[in-house]
Amino acid sequence: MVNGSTRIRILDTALDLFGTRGVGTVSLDDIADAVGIRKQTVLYWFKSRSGLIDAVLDHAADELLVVVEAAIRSQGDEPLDRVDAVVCAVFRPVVRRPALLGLIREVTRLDESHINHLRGRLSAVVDRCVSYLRSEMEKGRLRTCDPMVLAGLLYSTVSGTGTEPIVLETFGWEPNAAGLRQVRRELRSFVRAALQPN
Amino acid sequence: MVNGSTRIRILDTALDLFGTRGVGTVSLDDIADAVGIRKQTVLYWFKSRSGLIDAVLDHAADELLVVVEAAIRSQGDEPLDRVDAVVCAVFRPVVRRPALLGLIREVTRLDESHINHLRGRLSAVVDRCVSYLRSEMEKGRLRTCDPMVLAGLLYSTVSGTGTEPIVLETFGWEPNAAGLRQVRRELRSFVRAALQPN
DNA sequence: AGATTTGTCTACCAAATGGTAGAGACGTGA
DNA sequence: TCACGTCTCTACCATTTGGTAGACAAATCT
Repeated sequence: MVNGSTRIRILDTALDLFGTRGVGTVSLDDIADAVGIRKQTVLYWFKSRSGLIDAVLDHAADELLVVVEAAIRSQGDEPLDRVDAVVCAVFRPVVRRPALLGLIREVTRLDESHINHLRGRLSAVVDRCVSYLRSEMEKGRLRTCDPMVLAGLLYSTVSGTGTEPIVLETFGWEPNAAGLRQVRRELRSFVRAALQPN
Repeated sequence: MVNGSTRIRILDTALDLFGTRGVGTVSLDDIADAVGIRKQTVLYWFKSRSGLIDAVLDHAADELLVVVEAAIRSQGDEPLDRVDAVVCAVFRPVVRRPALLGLIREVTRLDESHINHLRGRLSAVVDRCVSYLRSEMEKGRLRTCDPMVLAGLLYSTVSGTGTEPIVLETFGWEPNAAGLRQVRRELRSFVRAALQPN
């Protein structure tokens, strides 16, 4: 592969389309049109639609992992601050690249093979998060509960908030920069309150 | 409409398929096959795919509204208990009819016309929830924050938890009856902690 | 009984889908 | 110069899609 730029443009475009419109409703033609090439060029770089999906999931996982890893390693001993940093980190793509979390959330709609593919890429961070939560609970610095389920709840809250602006609009919210900042602020104090040791 | 049973069987089946696999990836043939009829019979009862989608959204909204309205009217003056009742109510379909919340969540993937259709059906309850949260905050019986965004956060947490068992599995959770009870328990105390007045 | 309405079907159709085969343009190394 | 690998394209193809037209049977009405 000498010229990788086409490949990457396809990945980026597919990520955006898959993430915003749903994997199942985006055709190879849609992607090719958006990139400005023919469908056959897409099939040259990725041997099938299914292969493209896996590649896009990898692409998304890469992008997400970088952000999260950095936040996990952020300084500060207090667990509430640390969780806060991760929440902010995961929330950032909501503004900069809304499709990213949207794609991760698509996982429920994919078939087993793609699910496992993505799981393999994310399981390490996930395990790390869960055991971190557990250890802080044991030290009494977080509200005690099941750390596994808590991690899931946190994920649902953050990703749901980020991927469903349309729902927020139904609640009367205004979709602009100020609105997003407000949501992030509320999200952070919501999570903080939910984690406060009792 | 003399014979309504076919119509209703189509609606029920379509709700399940749309909710679990995503609206965009389910064809009229899929639905017809699942019901045990031909696609043309589906098109006899619903004049187009788009019409069927709206009807299914109505069907889902009906089912959800009944549950939520009942919970809202539940006795008990303490707002934390009241919110708790609604959370439980919304969580019930997660067990009994997983597709229901899955379909509501699909709203982000639909086009404007269907979104507005569903919004029209749900806006009344939504408004009621928001103003209830606001009034209880003013009385100092809930943590003070933006009630609109809070309602959105609660929705995201509950619906995300309910619709993404696959994600929970990634976190190490076991998908069985005991697991679901545990998730509900954690979800309730999570929400309770997040709402506690400070 | 005869006419009409109701409900499901078979037979199509045009468009879109994922995918194959292979032509041709382009640069690179021998 | 010539062979070769790289990259994008045109030309197809079989299947599936949402949708139309109308046949046919059963129930209902007059």
